[in-house]
Amino acid sequence: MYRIGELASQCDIKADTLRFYEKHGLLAPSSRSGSGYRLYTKDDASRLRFILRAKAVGFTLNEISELLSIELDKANWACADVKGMVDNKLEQVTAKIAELTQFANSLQSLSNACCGGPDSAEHCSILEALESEDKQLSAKNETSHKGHHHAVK
Amino acid sequence: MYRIGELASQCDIKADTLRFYEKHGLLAPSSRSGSGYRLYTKDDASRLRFILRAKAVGFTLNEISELLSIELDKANWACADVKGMVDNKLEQVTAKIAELTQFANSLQSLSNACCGGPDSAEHCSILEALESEDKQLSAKNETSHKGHHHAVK
DNA sequence: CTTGACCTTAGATTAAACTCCAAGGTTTAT
DNA sequence: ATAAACCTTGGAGTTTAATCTAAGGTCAAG
Repeated sequence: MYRIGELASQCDIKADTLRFYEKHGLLAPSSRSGSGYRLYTKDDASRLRFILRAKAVGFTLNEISELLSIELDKANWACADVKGMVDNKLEQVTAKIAELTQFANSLQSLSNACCGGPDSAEHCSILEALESEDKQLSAKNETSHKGHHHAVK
Repeated sequence: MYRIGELASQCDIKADTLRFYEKHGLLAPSSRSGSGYRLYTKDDASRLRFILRAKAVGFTLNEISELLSIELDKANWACADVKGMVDNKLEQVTAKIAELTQFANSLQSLSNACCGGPDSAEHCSILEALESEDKQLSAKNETSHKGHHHAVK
């Protein structure tokens, strides 16, 4: 059993943040001490680490509680529903990985374009590296237009 | 040359957002029309797409302008500095990809743990899937503790 | 038996990133 | 030449995710 401050410092967040997460239904301590102190179990800590990982990776707290509600509520869901929601999130994550990889490529060509020596960077064609990377992308996107299409009036 | 609304709808954002980015030094139009309308070039659009990709991937606008300032200012930097900053960002991106991959693994084991049938999800051991994934992680983190260590007083 | 580090609550404040509004100027199409 | 659909500015309002404040209760050590 951890008290709020212990769990917080363990996970490098503030106690306030844990109270905030509790208020917003993301993580409640499994129990309270006689005097009302929050007591968190190892499972609670586990759940918190899941939340923090999800957050680090760009999910909003709302998206995270959606994900977690699946688990809280699982008796009231059909297996197929649960699998559907999870697979849906998984798709988002996969898309995010693809975007990140693309981004890493941009940065890599930026780095490669730069000699790394002591001279002025004026002649490092960084912008060109970015642009060429971007051109590859838009060329790809012209043929297969992903995402929700918006009206162009 | 695009006007603000054109560029905005092209990139699925609001004109307001472009004005906001301009105010915060991320992207200014290359020119203005006689009557003061913002006029964006293809390079501006390129830069915008870079910003949006960076944002999608979890960088803050501050981090993004740091990255972009490298390019704006390149005559005043040594090649080595530029390469250093870019490689630093590249490390962050790589770390983010690792986290995302871990997260995708969590979700995948969640999905695998679920039969996907029409019955109640009560017996899908989703929490257990998350926990076991998390235990693997914390086991790994105990030996090699990455990140800034905080005082535990 | 008090000091200091913890904890409780409710509510105010902050920061980032938009998002909207009002009042007016510009373009284009009919 | 006038309506619709753009654009301009400055400034106010919103949302998300904390973070801080005030006023007080708890607990282990000396």
